[in-house]
Amino acid sequence: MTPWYVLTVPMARKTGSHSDITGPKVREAAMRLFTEHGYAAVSMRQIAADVGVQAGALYLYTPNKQTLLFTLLFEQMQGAVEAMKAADLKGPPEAQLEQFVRAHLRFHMGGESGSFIPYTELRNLTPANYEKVEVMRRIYETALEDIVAAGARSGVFAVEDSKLTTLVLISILNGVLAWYRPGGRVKLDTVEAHYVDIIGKAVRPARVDVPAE
Amino acid sequence: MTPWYVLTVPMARKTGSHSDITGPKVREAAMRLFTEHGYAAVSMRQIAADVGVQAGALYLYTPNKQTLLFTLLFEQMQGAVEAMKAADLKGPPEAQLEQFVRAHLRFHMGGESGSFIPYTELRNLTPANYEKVEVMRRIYETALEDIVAAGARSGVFAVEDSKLTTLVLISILNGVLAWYRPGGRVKLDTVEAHYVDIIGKAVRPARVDVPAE
DNA sequence: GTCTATAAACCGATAGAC
DNA sequence: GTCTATCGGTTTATAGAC
Repeated sequence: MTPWYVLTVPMARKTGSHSDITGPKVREAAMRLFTEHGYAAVSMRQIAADVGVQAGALYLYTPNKQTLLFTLLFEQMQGAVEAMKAADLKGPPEAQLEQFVRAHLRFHMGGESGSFIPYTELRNLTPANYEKVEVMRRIYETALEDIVAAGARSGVFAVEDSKLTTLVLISILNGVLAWYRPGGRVKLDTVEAHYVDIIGKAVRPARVDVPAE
Repeated sequence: MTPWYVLTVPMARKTGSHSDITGPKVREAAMRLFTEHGYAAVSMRQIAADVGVQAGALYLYTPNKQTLLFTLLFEQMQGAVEAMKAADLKGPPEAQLEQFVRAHLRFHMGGESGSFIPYTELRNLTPANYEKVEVMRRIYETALEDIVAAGARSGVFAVEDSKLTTLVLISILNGVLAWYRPGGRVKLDTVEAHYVDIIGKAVRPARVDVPAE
């Protein structure tokens, strides 16, 4: 402890003091690196190097690596739910489905950099953290399932098992990650149109060669 | 070197000597663990524990961890190409596409345990190994692209960009991994029928309300 | 707020006994 | 063919200087 008679004056900070800017940078770097290489393959040192600080400094912004992943995944899922609610789906099931597809793709692929951690990273969460994210995921997918079920009831969709179809549709939508890269040769609008078309046709009844009635 | 006068007799092997059985077990364990947790998250010690040997013993069956992943991915891709060729696709594009979908799903999901390492693990290969697997992948996907292109030419498929559509179809097919578990409540036959239906409708022209001609 | 240094655990891979 | 023991390197996370 410094004795009272030793005058202490505010020192010029030797190294940068950038709490407000470093925090977001840590999250952006982690999101990008986790997405690209996977949680297990990325070290805290790599994240730190990407941000431009030493590894120890990261622990001012997250208590540990696991919490960093959890926070990113939870807020991503939360954001998807909010985007879906903000889309304010209305109209017949066919229209609602199209709005859902567009909202999903725009939220998940809209960022300029890889701004979407794939669902497969959920396996790296502790059981307790997984459960919390799962709650949000259930809310999100139930919204889609409701649309599918409504369309199945009214007959505009040819769907036997709404739950199964919903899982398939989600997997199709997330499959975009396997080939689409923001800023690549294919524009987001094209992707959107493509998936609205494909998913629309997938749930609607097959073309009938002999017109009924 | 042992001198000629020292008699050597075949010794009773103290510990198990199971080269013929341990080899496959190592590959099965690695395949299952890589699929479930991802390459980077699985240690050689975990694989060894799953097989029932000590970590050092694994190196009798693979020179290193990277080669283990490479071998599994390369042979998987090779198997897919062979299964596709064995399917002997024939008939009009619509029929060929259905055969391709069925062959793909049966090959990749047919095993009783998780017998399909997802394509995302390709990112864990060294560049040299990646290139070798990529050669096989290109052969496989080109076969699908040929079918799509033929259907587009003849007009039975409503496809603008055959290359793009092929990527989307592959991602849809591989998306099965995201929700389907062999031995679960959904039977493989159901999955097959579902995807034949969805993919067929996705590439065919949309339903026309006013019959042409 | 960031750095350096370090603790404790774990990693891939090898050597040598049996 | 397998085990035990171990090397050298890396990991997450913390302590303390500045």
